[in-house]
Amino acid sequence: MDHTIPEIVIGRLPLYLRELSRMAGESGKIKTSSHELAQRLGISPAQIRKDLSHFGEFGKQGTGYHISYLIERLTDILHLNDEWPVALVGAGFLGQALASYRGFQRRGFAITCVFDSDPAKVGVKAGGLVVQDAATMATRLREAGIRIAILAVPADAAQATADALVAAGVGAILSYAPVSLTVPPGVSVSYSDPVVQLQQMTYHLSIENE
Amino acid sequence: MDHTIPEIVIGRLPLYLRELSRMAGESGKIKTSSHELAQRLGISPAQIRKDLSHFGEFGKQGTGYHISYLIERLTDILHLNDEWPVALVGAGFLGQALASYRGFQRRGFAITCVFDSDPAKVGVKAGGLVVQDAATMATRLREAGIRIAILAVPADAAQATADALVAAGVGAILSYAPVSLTVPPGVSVSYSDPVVQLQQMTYHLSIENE
DNA sequence: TAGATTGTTAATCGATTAACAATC
DNA sequence: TAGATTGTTAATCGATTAACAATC
Repeated sequence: MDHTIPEIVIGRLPLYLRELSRMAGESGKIKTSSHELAQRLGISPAQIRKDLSHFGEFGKQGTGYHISYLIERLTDILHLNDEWPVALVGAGFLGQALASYRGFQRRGFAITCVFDSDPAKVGVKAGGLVVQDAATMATRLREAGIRIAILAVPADAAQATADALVAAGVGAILSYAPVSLTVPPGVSVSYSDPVVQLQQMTYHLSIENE
Repeated sequence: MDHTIPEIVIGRLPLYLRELSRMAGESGKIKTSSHELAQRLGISPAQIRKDLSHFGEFGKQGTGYHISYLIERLTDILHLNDEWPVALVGAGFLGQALASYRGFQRRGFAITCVFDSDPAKVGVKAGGLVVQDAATMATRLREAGIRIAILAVPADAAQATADALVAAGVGAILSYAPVSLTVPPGVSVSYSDPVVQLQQMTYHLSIENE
């Protein structure tokens, strides 16, 4: 029921949760099936059942899954019962956009502090928070017990910032910097680089079709 | 030398390209090896050699790879020789940040038009461009021959916008909307949802350790 | 030459899918 | 009951890695 679940399976659970939450918002919708969920996500029903089977039995033969119950279980599995405080490092255009994003709260996260090393940015507002000096970061993170950080700093500053975050007790980093980071075992890193994603898609765009 | 390369391989090529470009910027650095590149990316050397072998032979036994030559070849393979014009749909906080991002140009892309359906946003500036009415989108995209779009609209508008983009000839969509999109075969979609990434990482954050 | 590193093959490892008994 | 759908097993499929001959 646990024994090192494949990471690729863990990666799909948030997608299941997201789609189930969407279903829960559709009036009169109480139950679903692996088939329906799979169809909406563009994957196979067998994969959904297999993925869930790593964690227990959440459905009923003949009737499928109770949406709100499955949401509860996924929320448990992913440790989303309480809101996670998140530190945002970097208050440039992207940092500002992330600080202003209304979508975190509803899904288990809240940016509670923003840092930048640029004196021109320290003291300005970002999504209702005052940008703090990155030099005070370690202290603040320790005080607040923050375990998750979003990295929105320039590529050249990313590794040093990641090192500082890890040293301050952060165990999960979502990085928007276009560089590969090195972190100690036990620390999770997830990347978002729009150009990498676009470049993968251009492979499929022949120069002259359409 | 071609025969449907696995998508997971295609997805790593932009990472190789990114790291190689980084190496190229390090003074005196001319050559590299699968071992060095792998180390910097945190993957195995064998995987890099295997991935590249799908496309040809780009290295030399005993000496490795010439960095600038490998960059050229990857640039060819990914169709990044010419700059791709990109449409951005949605001029909210995130859209503004993307429109202002300086990192596209250098890596093969340029946002050349921005659309929004909100009359309050039409006419304002986004990264040096004037936001245009989304109602005119299809015409503009056809005129400009745009094949790539970035979706930064609310979840509820995402599918309809994607449909409109595809109808206008777009073949690659990078979506920041937190929903799964349905597109016809031959159209590529790539997703970016920070919450999904954070939720995957919280699985590994036990509630009470550290 | 000796050392290094490629490209490739075969072996291993892991993930997905098909199928079906169980059962609601 | 008949129909539907689960959870699970076994089979298939695909990706990664180890190993090494070739060769710079």
